[in-house]
Amino acid sequence: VAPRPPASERLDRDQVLAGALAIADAEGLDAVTLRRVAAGWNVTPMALYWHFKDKDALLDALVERMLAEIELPGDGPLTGDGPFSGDGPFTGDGLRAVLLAVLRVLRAHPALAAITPLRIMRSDAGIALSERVIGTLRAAGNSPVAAAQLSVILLNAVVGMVTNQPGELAVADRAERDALLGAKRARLKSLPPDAFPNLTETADYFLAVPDEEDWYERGVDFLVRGVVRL
Amino acid sequence: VAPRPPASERLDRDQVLAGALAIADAEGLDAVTLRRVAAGWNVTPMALYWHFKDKDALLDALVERMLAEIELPGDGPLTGDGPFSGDGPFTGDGLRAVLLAVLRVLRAHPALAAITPLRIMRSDAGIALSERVIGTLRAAGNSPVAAAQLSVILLNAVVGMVTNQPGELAVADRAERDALLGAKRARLKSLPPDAFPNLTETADYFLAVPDEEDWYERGVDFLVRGVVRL
DNA sequence: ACCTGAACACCGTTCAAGT
DNA sequence: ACCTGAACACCGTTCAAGT
Repeated sequence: VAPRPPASERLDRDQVLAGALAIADAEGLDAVTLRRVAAGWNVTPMALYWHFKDKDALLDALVERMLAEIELPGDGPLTGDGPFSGDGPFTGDGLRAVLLAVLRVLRAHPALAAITPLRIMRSDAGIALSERVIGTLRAAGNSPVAAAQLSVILLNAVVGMVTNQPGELAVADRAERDALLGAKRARLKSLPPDAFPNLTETADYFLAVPDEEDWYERGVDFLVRGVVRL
Repeated sequence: VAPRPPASERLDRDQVLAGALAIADAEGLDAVTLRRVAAGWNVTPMALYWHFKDKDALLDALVERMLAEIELPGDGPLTGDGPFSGDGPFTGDGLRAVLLAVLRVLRAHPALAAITPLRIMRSDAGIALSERVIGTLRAAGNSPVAAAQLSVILLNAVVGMVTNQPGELAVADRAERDALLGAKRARLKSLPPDAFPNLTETADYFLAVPDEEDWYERGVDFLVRGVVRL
């Protein structure tokens, strides 16, 4: 997937990240090893240590790169519950738009989504995102403590919608994904309906999502509903 | 931490799990290696392969053991929104009680919490828990699809409350936990207040939680609030 | 049935050395 | 400044062999 230029050229930090991102998207996070990333540029693994302190720093940069793709709404003209609109009734439209913008890029990089929550505050893009979410929550009438906590919960929740989306299994590659799904299906299908009436009724929804857009719409609706005060 | 009996005795599957759980609780999930677990019983790493298919199966069993500790309320006398109380108004008290019961054991094993969401359906205890949560959500008037999805979101959210609890960093051990927290503090404290008014106002809440009980109460309140229909 | 020994194919990381 | 070579200390896992 990654291009292999001659080793004569110098290593470019951004290109390295782009290559690592491609590997993560295509084969999952486990495939992102220093040796593998280095091989994409015909370079030894130790070459990476000049550009990144260690593997953790590379993953931080990877998440930063992803979060930077987010196009926060209202950075242009202010609409809905903007960051500075303390006045007016809180409808949740502003928050909804922000969460949907985050989901757009998380869904494009499900493997990276899994390692984002702990890394949000380690990047400029993540900090800008948090500032925005907290602002929206403050505008909704939440105290500083409450707004801070809710921002953590909300961002964790949208990440979870991606990483826990039934049938997705963003962590593994195709082969073991099918194996894991098969085992899950076998287990759920073997449950006695009298002991597990609710789970047998909904078993299919844990194996695959009937409509992806419904999945994300309903999830965001739930989250926004919890924030809106009446 | 784990006792070291003479190698003369046979390996007991439950004891192995108890030892692994102790390691995870004390030093984090990274410390749980097959070599380390085996060393606790003066046995070679390969001995574990007779008791567990592979490391993933051991982790599954570990999560199962933890989830089995959950004491679901109303398994005795039915109170609140029990699993079979389709009648009566939904107050959310039943759901709240279940989530708090889950949080009680997750908080005791924060390192394991991180790997639970994907493994819930691989254990009897996790399946029983899901059945219960789905039932409560169905009783609240949700459709089968909605109930299934909300159960995933809710369980993921309570896990996130533990793993993302500011100042906790359940993943790492003490030494690097302090290092990571220090870096986070330095970054947040250096933010210009005019560009990040909301984040600078709440920076302290991202470094440590003022009151742990408040943290979990508020989180559960938020989740239950999203479920309750008016 | 239950465990060991030896080996394999990987990891991330350090450190001196090259250019 | 930027990268290599060689080595270290780990991983999970396989497989034949022991008792």
